Amino acid sequence: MGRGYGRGQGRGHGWGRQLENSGIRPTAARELVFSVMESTPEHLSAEEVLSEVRKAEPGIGLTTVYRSLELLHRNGLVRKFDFGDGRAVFELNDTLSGKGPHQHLLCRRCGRVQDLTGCLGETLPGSMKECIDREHQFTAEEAVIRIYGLCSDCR
Amino acid sequence: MGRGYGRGQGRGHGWGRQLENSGIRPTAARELVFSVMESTPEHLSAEEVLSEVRKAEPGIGLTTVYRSLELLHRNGLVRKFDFGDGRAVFELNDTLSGKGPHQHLLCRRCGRVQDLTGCLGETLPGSMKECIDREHQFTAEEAVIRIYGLCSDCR
DNA sequence: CTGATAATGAAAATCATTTTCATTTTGTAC
DNA sequence: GTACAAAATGAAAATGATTTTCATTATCAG
Repeated sequence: MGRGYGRGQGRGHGWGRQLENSGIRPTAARELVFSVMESTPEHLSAEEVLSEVRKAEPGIGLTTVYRSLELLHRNGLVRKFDFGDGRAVFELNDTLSGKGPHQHLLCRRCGRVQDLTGCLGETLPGSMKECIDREHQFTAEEAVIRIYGLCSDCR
Repeated sequence: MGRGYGRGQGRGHGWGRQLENSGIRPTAARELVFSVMESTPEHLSAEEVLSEVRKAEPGIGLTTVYRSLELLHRNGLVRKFDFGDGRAVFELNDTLSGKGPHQHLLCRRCGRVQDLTGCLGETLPGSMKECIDREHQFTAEEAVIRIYGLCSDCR
């Protein structure tokens, strides 16, 4: 590995447990990345995660951040989005964050991204799954929705 | 410009008109790109558009295809998507294609992309716009929806 | 037809993400 | 603990889609 950095920020946060339960080998770097995701309410790009992570441990490399985020994503701990600016952003999954299912509202004028809860926020109501199944013989599992328009400041 | 290629494929298709009406200066290259989009039922990547366009006019460059697609997109003639494989794909807008509003179903196993009409296919019903406005003070204009799951062949 | 302006193509530049590979950790067996 | 095989890490190089640069060519008004 890199240089070796201590575990768990002092208090025994139990991140290792969280990762282990997801079938991820809990290394120091992964725990750091996960703890950053856990303590960030919004979405972050890989570069942003890197700079957060480096506040605790300067030795970490961008490659490892990418690999950790990808791993967390594949195991369902973080969501991964593309808001159209050519880079991926990540955020803690809705269950872990306690925010509940949500989608995103993107302002076409100022670029602000806000969470959409309620309305279309619920991911794919059962009635819709049935409709999609009936009309297209497709088993719908997850919906990713982006709604473009004007935010309260820009309209 | 490039080398100069004849107009309109023989019959006077009226592409120039279509582009002009959209405020786009109708050049030969743009008409070719637009005609390819018009005659393609599915979505195409820039490279795919290029190779289609080059069947009629080998001299066209990739840069011009990118610029034309971007222009058509900014003027609402084509939609632009990212299906998560790191490249953009384009398709004629729903009004011009006559397909009516639609979204996409993506199979997580084989990668197939199919159109979703009906159900969530309608882009943002009025009731939803109102809800989003009421709860978030956001003027919703367009929804982009991708639904992941298993297609009929893969489940 | 002529000139001013916009469009084009080729090549170089960007930029986010991935791959390669030598080195360091991890978890486990002793 | 100590030693080891397997997995993880970091730096640097590679990739690949998209953009930019710039000299050349087409377009359109007059």
